[in-house]
Amino acid sequence: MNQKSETRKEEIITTAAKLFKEKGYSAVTMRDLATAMGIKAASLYNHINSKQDILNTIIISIAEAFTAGMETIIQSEDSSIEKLKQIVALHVKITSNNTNGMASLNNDWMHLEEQLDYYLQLRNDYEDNFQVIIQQGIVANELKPNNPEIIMFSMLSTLRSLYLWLPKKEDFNPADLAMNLSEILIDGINT
Amino acid sequence: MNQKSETRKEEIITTAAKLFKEKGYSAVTMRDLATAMGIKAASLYNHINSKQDILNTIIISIAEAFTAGMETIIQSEDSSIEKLKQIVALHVKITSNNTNGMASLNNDWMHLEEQLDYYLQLRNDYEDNFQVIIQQGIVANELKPNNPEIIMFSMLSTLRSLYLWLPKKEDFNPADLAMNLSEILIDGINT
DNA sequence: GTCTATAACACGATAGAC
DNA sequence: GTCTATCGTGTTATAGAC
Repeated sequence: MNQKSETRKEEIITTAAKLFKEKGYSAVTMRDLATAMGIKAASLYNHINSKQDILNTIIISIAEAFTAGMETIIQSEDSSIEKLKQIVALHVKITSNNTNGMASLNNDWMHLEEQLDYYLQLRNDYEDNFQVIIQQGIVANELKPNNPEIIMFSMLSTLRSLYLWLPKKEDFNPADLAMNLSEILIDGINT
Repeated sequence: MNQKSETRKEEIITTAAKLFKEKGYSAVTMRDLATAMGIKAASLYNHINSKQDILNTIIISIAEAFTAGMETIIQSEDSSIEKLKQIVALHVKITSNNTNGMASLNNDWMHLEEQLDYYLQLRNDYEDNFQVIIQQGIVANELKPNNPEIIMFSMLSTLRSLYLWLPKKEDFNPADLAMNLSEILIDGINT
């Protein structure tokens, strides 16, 4: 595959991610995607193998980026609170790099076929690592002895919803947002 | 329509909501729904008008419950923090009453047709009221002067994800969970 | 109230011309 | 690399028997 073909393939995947965000994987047809690309549906198949392959590419690449980021964080010697701040920054970074793809990761993962089990494994490992960090924070008396599951659920819900919210803030600074968000999630909102 | 027919209709809607949660509105076919009900697809149309009508019924009834709950909260004389706690309790209550329907409200609202504008109006009004409560809390010095939008985004993300999390906690007490969640969202998690 | 049969159309994907 | 034409199947929904 030459470079021009690779570029066209990436263009298709980017366009697909945008459409998947708007209507979801199942509601987007290959004809929709072709129209958005300015070509006919049959022409898409010169660049991609199937609709399912597009979804695979979008979701797995992001899931692996999260896995790699988490690996770095757990291997550091920082405090638990510092690690939680790094997780917040990781979500802000990955989401701002691929807002549309994050929508597929969050909402269309169940439509994966061959790669479904692999995705679920990555997600479970990620959540396990997240919870270990919280538990270590409680043991070290950095965090209140709240239910670790509820803490992770609350943080992860906010971080996973970033894809809905970032596009509305066109002129945001990732570092500032990550700091602001960490403050709210960790220190709370009351005076 | 007699009572038996009404009951059957409700049964179809309940079953549909469960399937919509698993695969999304677009990926669930009338044949899937019929199979889950133990009948043939054509028989569904003796009880409901269309697939779209099922989605309308699921989403709009929940959206109106949120609107009614918010009306009560904003009319009270309580402090802003007390109002925020009431919002948390409202989400826990509605979500625990209809976990599957909440999935459609969150993920399939864009597939509404005639009622899309009405839904968006209810959602915008809800978010406006939510933000006013936060702003009043900042003015009254009950809340830190953080960005009200980020505060609402963070709280609402967690509350809107409850439908994913509640079913895993089979033996939960709504009042306890609401209190626990309010604590984390309002007071933060650090010592 | 459920069935069989089917209308009318949309879907993902392929074949082969240019 | 894109096109036209088309295959085989799946889709929502209706008609009419029982």
